[in-house]
Amino acid sequence: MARTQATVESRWARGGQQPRSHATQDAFLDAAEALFGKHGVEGTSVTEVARRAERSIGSLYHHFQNKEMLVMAVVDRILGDLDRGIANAHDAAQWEGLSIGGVFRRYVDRALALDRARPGYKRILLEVSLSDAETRGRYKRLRRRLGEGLTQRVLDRRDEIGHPDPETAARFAVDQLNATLTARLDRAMTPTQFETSTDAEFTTEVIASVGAYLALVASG
Amino acid sequence: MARTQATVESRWARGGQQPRSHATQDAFLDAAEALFGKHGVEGTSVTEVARRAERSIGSLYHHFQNKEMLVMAVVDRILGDLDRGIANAHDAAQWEGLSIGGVFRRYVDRALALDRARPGYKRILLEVSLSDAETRGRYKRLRRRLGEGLTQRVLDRRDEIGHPDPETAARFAVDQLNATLTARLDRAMTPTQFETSTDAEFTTEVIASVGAYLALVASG
DNA sequence: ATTATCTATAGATCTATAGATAATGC
DNA sequence: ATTATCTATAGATCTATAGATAATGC
Repeated sequence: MARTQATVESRWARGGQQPRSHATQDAFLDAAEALFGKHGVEGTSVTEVARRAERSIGSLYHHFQNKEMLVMAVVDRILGDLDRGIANAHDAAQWEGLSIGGVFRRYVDRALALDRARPGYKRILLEVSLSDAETRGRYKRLRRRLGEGLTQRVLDRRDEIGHPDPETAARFAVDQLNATLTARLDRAMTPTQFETSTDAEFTTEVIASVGAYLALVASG
Repeated sequence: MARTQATVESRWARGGQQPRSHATQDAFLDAAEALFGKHGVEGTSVTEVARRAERSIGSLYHHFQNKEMLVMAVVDRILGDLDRGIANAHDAAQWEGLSIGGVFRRYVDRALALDRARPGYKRILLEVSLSDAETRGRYKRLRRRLGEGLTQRVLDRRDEIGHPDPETAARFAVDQLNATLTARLDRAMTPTQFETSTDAEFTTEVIASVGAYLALVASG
């Protein structure tokens, strides 16, 4: 998922007439996203954002009415990109030929890759969600869609599931997988049984674990 | 779990000679905890803390060297209380006569009650954990001990589990329960299948759900 | 005499703006 | 002529301290 070009004339950013506006707004958004992700939104001053973007503070305020608009523009770009990523993943063709294990593996790989490519995006969304109901709602719907999509792809392969109620088993497996991923990505916090060092090890373990749960159901 | 009296002469707070120091330090800690939990640590000024504590800013700085010491004193009090709560829960006698379902119910009830009694404590621990490794470590160990304790109590009743590998089943059930609880308590965020309104409804549903998973294993 | 509290404020940010200067496009 | 950028700074915080005043305990 690549960062999008700033939508000039958006709800948050001033509409720019000259092409260099694009570059400048992107520079501000990139700088802001990096700093917000590392030190939090409240922990980052607009002066620091301008310095990192190698632009002046005056220029920042030319493009964004105030700090809040800058924050919302950053959030909007992240959510938009996630949105497109999920819509893209919904295309069933992408998952063809994969077993349930393969589906999980690709899902986990992508989640980890996203986290590496965009460090701190979760922190930003969580912090802003605390005070902004709209962001909270959008982020929530997005996560729900993600979970439902994965469940659907598992159920597309329900013959691999031995359980009398494959719907329930699939939902549990997906919930469990997401919870474990969240725990891993929330880094700092939740202690789980999956605190191994490398991503590769983690992926192997979590797939094996969820796989065992499903196999366990299949052979139960 | 009641709030502890401030440990006068602690690592964070100045040692008080007069009894009124106790009351004042507690007033500051109570005010700080309430405000930090509601608006975040960075989102709360020491002036606001003093105002809420109905004390002067000068008095605050008489007791705490700087804002960071106040923050750490708040964190320390929360972690200490949680620590005692968990140590207390480890006493097996408290859980005697309960089935696995009963154990889960009491566990969930307590977790929900704690969250109501001390709103915002998680937010404080999470925010401070982001920048302070010691807090992060202490909070993590605490959560691990909590999970292991619950797993142990489930395994004390392993004859209720039909699964060939009760250890695995118990760990999965506990992880699942904790993940669901976290989702519920993190409020804002994670969408799950358990987004019902009242605590009573939630408790019933989550117990039924984990119960079904275990029964499912037992009857599988 | 010592400890605790208060008022007032210094000094360091941080957000936001004013106004001058530079670049762009008709 | 319009748009974008920069420098400089006003004005609003916010943390922390100085120094005066009040309460406490030997």
